Amino acid sequence: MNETGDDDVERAAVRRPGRRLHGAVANKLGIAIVSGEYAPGDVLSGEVAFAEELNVSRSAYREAMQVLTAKGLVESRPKAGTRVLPRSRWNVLDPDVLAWAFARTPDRKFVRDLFELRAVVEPAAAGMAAARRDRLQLAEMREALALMRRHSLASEEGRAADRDFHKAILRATGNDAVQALAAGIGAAVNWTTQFKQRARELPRNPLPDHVRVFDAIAAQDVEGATQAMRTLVELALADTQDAMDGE
Amino acid sequence: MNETGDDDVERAAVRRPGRRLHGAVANKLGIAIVSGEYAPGDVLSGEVAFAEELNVSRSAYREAMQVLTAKGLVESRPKAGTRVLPRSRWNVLDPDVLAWAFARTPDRKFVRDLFELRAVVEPAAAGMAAARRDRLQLAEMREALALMRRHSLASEEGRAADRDFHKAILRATGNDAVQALAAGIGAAVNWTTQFKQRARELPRNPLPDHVRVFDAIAAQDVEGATQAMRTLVELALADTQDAMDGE
DNA sequence: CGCTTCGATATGTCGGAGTAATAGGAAGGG
DNA sequence: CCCTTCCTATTACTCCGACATATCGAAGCG
Repeated sequence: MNETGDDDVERAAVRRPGRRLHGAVANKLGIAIVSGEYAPGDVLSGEVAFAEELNVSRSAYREAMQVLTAKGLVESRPKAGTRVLPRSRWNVLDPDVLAWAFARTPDRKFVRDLFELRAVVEPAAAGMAAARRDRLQLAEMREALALMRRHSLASEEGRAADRDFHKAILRATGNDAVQALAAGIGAAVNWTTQFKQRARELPRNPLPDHVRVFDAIAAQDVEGATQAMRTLVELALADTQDAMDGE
Repeated sequence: MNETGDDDVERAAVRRPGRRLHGAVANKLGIAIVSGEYAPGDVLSGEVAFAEELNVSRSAYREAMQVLTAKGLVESRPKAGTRVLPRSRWNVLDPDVLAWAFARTPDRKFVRDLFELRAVVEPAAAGMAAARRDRLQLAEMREALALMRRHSLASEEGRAADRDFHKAILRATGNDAVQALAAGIGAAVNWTTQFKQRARELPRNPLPDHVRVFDAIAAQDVEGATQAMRTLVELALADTQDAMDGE
């Protein structure tokens, strides 16, 4: 099989220890598709050819394609080959698809879209959380807030704490459908600070906004939590908008 | 391989002409998992055993599992086997998962959750649509409305028109993230009329509500569209709530 | 000129062999 | 008695080569 020793090198680049091979292929192709390397309507090379090109067996390649098909990125038919579907068919809220979208520099239009969704969902979610949260969920939010205070938003720990805070609020809604948006909102939250960080050094401390949301949820103040979250998201949107336009 | 002729019968039940075999297996197992036949934490039989039980090859079985894995329903690891993940890991907004959830009588809590999300998203979406819709999208809404008027909501055509109306509004937002919620909202919309139909015969004609939403969007009245959609969803929620409680 | 038939081609399905990773227990040390 | 380390058996993962099936395009017929 091995014509040269280079095969092993190429293979090591694709496969990381612990990761499944088909998963690695799915990641690679998923990122390539989402980032526009293959345009919607494009037909991929045949199974045998493409699998050979990637130095994987046809089985591994096919399993990777099933993953992409399951997420609405591609569609395969006998004789016709495998073609990339239009964006409207993609499950853009799927956690993996989101990860692929943000693996390289994401599309600005899509970041805006995600923010708009966030602006719609999160205030309402904060209101639900204020009404239904239990002690444990409140403690999770407090813990995340403490971590945000300790680490800067410049560090990965700080951003993780920020995401955890928002995720804890979504959990506290007790609504499975809303919680399914956690990945999408988390991506938006993360990218906000990423953008702001890039533009200037902490243009405004976002912590007070978070504290106001937390206090309202702790006090079971539905309207207050909704309002506090609304202003938080609006300010974040404004900052991100500036940072994106400024670049 | 065939011990008895019954194998072919069982196989015909699983595989329908035109459908891929692994897709059929994914559907079957997906429905079984989502409807609670396998509880979270349960370990599925081994590859060889389960594939044999379903009368499919390991390849087809494995490709089906990749689909379920991609949608967050299961997780496979060597030695540990394949186990069903907790509900919180499921991509409940994935179109296929939603279809599986509604294939049998869906969980009432989940229907409520979906409605709550709908109540949050759709009014805002109607507002965006009012601001951004173009002539073509408006025509789609008008067409769907006409079909709703012609066919009763008791017929499948009528319900399809209802779904199309709401889908057209989501499309008119021009927001990809919002449009990704179309499957979830469509399922909620469909199940509403389904429930209402079951309870009594058309307790209230929902058409005027839809017309008010359409008129506001046509007039580019953002606030009016938001309000009209809010009342539409609230009334639908009340009706569905009654129907679910009454059963 | 339009419809039907037929063949080439790529995906879909199959079964088996061999590899790699890990859970879970056994053995050893604290 | 509990904790840590190692080992092994089990299981999923990967690869291979063959065959089945569906689809598109072209040739042939009406």
